[in-house]
Amino acid sequence: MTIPRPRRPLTLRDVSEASGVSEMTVSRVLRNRGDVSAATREKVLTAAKTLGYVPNKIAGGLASQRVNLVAVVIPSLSNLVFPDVLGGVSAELDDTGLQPVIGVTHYSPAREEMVLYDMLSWRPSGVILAGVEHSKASRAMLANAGIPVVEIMDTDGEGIDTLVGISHLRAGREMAARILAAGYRRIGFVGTHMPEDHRAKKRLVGFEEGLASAGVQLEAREYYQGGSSLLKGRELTDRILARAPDLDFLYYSNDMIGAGGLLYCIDKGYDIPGRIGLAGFNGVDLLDGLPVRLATTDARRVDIGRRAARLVAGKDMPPADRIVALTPTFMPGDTIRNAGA
Amino acid sequence: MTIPRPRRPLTLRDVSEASGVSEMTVSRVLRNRGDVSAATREKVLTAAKTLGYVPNKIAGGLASQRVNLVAVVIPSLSNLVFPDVLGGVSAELDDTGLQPVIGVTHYSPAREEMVLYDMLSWRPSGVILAGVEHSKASRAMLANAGIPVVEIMDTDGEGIDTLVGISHLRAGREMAARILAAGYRRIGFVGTHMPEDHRAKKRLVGFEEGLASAGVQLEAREYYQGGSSLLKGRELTDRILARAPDLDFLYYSNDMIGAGGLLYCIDKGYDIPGRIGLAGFNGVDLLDGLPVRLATTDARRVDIGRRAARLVAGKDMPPADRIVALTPTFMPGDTIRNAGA
DNA sequence: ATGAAAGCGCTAACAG
DNA sequence: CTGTTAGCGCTTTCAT
Repeated sequence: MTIPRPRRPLTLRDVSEASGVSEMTVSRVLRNRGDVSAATREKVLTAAKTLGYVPNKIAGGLASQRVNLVAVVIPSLSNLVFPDVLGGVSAELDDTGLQPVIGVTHYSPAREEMVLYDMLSWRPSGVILAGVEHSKASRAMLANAGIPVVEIMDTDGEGIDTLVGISHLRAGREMAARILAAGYRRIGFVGTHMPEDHRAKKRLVGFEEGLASAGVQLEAREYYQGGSSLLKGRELTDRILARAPDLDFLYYSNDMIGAGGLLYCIDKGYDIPGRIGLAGFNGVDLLDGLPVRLATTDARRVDIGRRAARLVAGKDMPPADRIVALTPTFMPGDTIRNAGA
Repeated sequence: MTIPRPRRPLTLRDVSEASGVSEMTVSRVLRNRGDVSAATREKVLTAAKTLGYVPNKIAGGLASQRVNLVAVVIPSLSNLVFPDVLGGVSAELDDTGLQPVIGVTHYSPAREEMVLYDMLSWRPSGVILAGVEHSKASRAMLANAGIPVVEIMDTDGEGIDTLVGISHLRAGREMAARILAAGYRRIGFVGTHMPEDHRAKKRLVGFEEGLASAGVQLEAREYYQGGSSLLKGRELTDRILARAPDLDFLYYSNDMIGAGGLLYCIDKGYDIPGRIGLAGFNGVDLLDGLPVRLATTDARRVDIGRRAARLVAGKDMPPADRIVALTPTFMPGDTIRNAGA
């Protein structure tokens, strides 16, 4: 015995007819809104399930002027960093009825603008997006959207609405201090070529400030383009050490290339952290399994995701200054001399 | 001179009034549909931009009964594997006007059901979802949705509509053949505890079949729960070798734990691939930077994403048998004896 | 506790 | 090339 099923998507009306209850009441049951007698509730639920009815949120959203979507706009998914942020976001959104929708910009402001336009056209309940640098058009769109906008990862800059993140200037500065305290003086930097990686740039600026305050200057830099990988970390390390063999420290703009550099130095038989010290940035899981623990800074990714989500969901109120500044945490590892001390 | 802006979201009507053009024509301009004179087009575009109008896709979708969304449902984002698949999907969707929307199930059928229900309620143009094992309710929803459904990653099983993937049975079988051909006989397996990781289970089944056909049996297995990491790879390797010290080969259910195992064996000073051989699965980038190249099988992740997207977008027609079976490709690496030969 | 009517903002379909 | 008229499938609001 099969239920005759039209090839047209089912509507509330179909459930209404199948159950002998008005569309309105069916709607109430399906949304758990208002009082409905147990009996009719039962009838409706059965009918809906038997038919295989799936509500139409397009129509619902239009009628109610509310959409349970949160736009989450990030530069990349292959970065290891952003899946962690998303984890924090989902975890915190899970019990709110809100659903994250992910957009990826590939670090391009033009793409960011397109992605935002597209997402805002779905009238989401809030926006979480990475970074504080956005095109004028993007800023205008967001400011006019009339919904909570949380910019994440970075607190160095002007926010549109609320900021949740860490100061990358500070992270760079503090790493410089640690390295200097450990006695390193001939220091190199390996990082992305930075037209659009603003946070990496800020770390470098902070890092150089930190060095400068002790009268130290970077001896060498090595930049790369495209995604990060262990292999690139190796190649870049090979290159920078070929150019400047007497470096005694390498600061990497992220853990992935840092790990590659670490493996390279181990292969070469360098004494770490004696002959050369190393540090990365982010605090990713990957570092746990390497032969030597790379020093790094925990960028508080999951917390950032959580706090941002809480703000968008209305679980937290934004602070008066509209900035939630988390503390980037130094993780000593074994690649900086007496860093534990 | 500022434009007075209402605190209410702008509508087509606002643009219509500002430009002195009918709503309908405004709509045409904004969607590049139908013929509109250059002059009016210009007027409309200017008005829309000045006001900062963002179309309402909720209303548009309801009116047109078409939504440019493709639901992409995957088990996890932190798996390294799925971002690659998504890359293939986006790349191929980019010029179609279709937009992927990502849902994550955490390997739970119940969550998958919820995610699907939620996504289908947005009436997407198509669905791409990982795996062929789904709850009865999920299958019913998908079958009734009246849209293309592409199940990806795996071709061993019954599809709802179209399948794009590789045979994990075959991947396991072929790896067994390679290992046996290289002369290994005392073989162990390290993998996820598999209530829901069906593909890993199929690889294991295929692997054991392959071994059995040469009269060889697995000597030891070591299972783990939760996400994969280098550290877990190390721990599991330590454990399995403690239990079965005379193993001469370890087959890992993925590259991440395989890489952890590899680093462990290097640390211990084992002769690889002489004393012990190793192999993983997936063919992730990460392997490129390790001290020794881990043998693995390329799971064709990006291709799978691309082909699935092409089907959903209507760029490709589904084959008569509704199965697009890609070839899992053995990548020799340096962790199997004379594997290159 | 349930129902009827109106309309959310847009686009299909048809005029002109 | 441009405008008019009806809805799309729900939920809001107001009755009962």
